[in-house]
Amino acid sequence: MNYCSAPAILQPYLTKGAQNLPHNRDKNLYQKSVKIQCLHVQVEMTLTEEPTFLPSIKSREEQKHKWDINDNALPLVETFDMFTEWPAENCRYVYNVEVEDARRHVSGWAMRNTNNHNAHILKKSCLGVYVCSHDCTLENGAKINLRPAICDKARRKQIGKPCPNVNCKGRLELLSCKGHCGYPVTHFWRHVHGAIYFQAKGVHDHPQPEVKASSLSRRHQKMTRQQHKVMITNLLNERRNRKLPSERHKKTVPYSECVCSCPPFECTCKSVGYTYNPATVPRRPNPWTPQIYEATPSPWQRSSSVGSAESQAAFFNDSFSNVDHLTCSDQIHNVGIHPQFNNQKYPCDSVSNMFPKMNIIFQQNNFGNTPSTDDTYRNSSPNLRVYKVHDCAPDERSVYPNYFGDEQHKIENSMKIKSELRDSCVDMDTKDNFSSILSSSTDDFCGDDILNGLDYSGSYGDILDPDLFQSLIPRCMSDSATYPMNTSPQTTTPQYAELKPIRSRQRQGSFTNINQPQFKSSDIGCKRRNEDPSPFTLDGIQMPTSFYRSIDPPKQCDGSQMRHHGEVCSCNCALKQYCNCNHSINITFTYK
DNA sequence: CTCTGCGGGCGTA
DNA sequence: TACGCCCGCAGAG
Ligand SMILES: [Zn+2]
Ligand SMILES: [Zn+2]
Repeated sequence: MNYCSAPAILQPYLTKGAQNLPHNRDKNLYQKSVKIQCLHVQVEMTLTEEPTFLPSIKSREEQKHKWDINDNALPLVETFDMFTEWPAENCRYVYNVEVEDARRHVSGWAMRNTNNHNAHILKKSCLGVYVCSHDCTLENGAKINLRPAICDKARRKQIGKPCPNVNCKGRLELLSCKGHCGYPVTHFWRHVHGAIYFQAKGVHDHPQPEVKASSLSRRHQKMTRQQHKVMITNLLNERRNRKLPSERHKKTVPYSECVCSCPPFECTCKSVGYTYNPATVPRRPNPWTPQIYEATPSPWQRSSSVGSAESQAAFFNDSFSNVDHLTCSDQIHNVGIHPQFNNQKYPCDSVSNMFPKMNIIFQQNNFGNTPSTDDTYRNSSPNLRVYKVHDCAPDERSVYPNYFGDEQHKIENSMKIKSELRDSCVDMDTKDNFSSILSSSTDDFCGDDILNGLDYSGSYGDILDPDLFQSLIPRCMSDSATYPMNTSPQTTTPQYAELKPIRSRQRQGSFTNINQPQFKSSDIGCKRRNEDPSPFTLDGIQMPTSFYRSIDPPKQCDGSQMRHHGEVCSCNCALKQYCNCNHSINITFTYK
């Protein structure tokens, strides 16, 4: 292998040599070698069934979020995650309580409250999206993807209303979410020891609904002000911990210590898992603590539920440290990799525009990222397709067999293929990995002209370039106008003249049985919704509505290997794609 | 009127 | 027992 031909970003790893890999045992695990053409670099990769590591890449990712939302004790995190408005995969995040969107349990997806009989864990399930029964296309090429009202009564009013496209005589149909083993994707929020733990289960199998108007208005006002605080705090911790590396260690707070007597999600005390003690917390002046709240309260703003900004800053400084560059990759992951719908502008484009070199890497490598066409899949080596990886928050407690070894999932059904490929996350993991590399050598692609444009770049002279890069991501997100183009951002709830009568109560989704084939649960053998699970779009842009309803459900899985409902099905079945099972293929570099 | 969260209750596996 | 989901209620905006 010609190291010299590798991009600069890979040089630190390629020239490092296999002998210097942190995990020597991986070097002996040669089962299958696959050549992957990445730019002009051929990287020998080894696929194994055993846990392996990418040097300094995967290990860092795996250190994040091994918890489950139901765990009795949730670990303290070193750094908070940037708020993710569109959590698309099974994922876990830990947000700062001062991130308003996190406090409000905001999601781009239309999530409604669901009673899980656990007052300490807020559970929400996805309502799907309203689409046109005629699958019409607006003049601008966009599809109808209206946001379901959260209120049941309001949502009922939406059903059957005429398509908002004046040229269409279709009606609105609720495309229900079945991305979690046939059930709606669920989000869990838990406020524990001064942080907000978020976990998503399932993968949405429908287009993104249009964003709430309130979100739009707030977004431009806020410009991720609060996330900047998280970032800055992390940067400060990074700076501090270069001087005090010995202070860092992870803590675990027992669940019993995390629960206060305050109402769930309305905590007004400061004793939730962490009590600010000025005697033990070295406080330093923090000139960069930004103003958290807007001068003019927006209708969405509520009083801060946990502590003051001051105590939070102290909490950060004491408990969190060491900027995790993976946060950067996470953002890339969230911004530009997940298939988008609705002809939405790819946030990735913004990132690419700002970082052309990164764009090249993302779009020209053959790792399958940003899957675009069926041909991409068909023409790729089968081995390439084996790169099934875990979701963005790997659960190490699960077993991940080789899903794509199943002959039944080959090309006969293009939509299945799409789903497989999309689910395979080949691109995501690989891109994450490369993102990590990128974030470690941002100077290779982040030119001075960009950095100089940052108004605070001069204020953080000792901040690493990756940090600066990370700081750009929220801007990309904010500037990229990810809103759907199909409807006006000023209105979200469609206004219609006539209402459809409220249907009688139905089991398992009152509004989801429109012309959909029914399957007995026993046919599938897994505890899943007896409706047609919809596959994912591959290119993530224009997926006709009918596609979401045309695929037979998997019938190989008995679901017996799923620990929890729809969580991880470890058998070798087609149900994985609906359970979003974690299929881990270990990838190690081979040096020749 | 809608959003949001809470919680009782029921059915299913 | 866990889960999904319906429903009504209440507070807030
Ligand atoms: Zn229409
Ligand atoms: Zn969904």
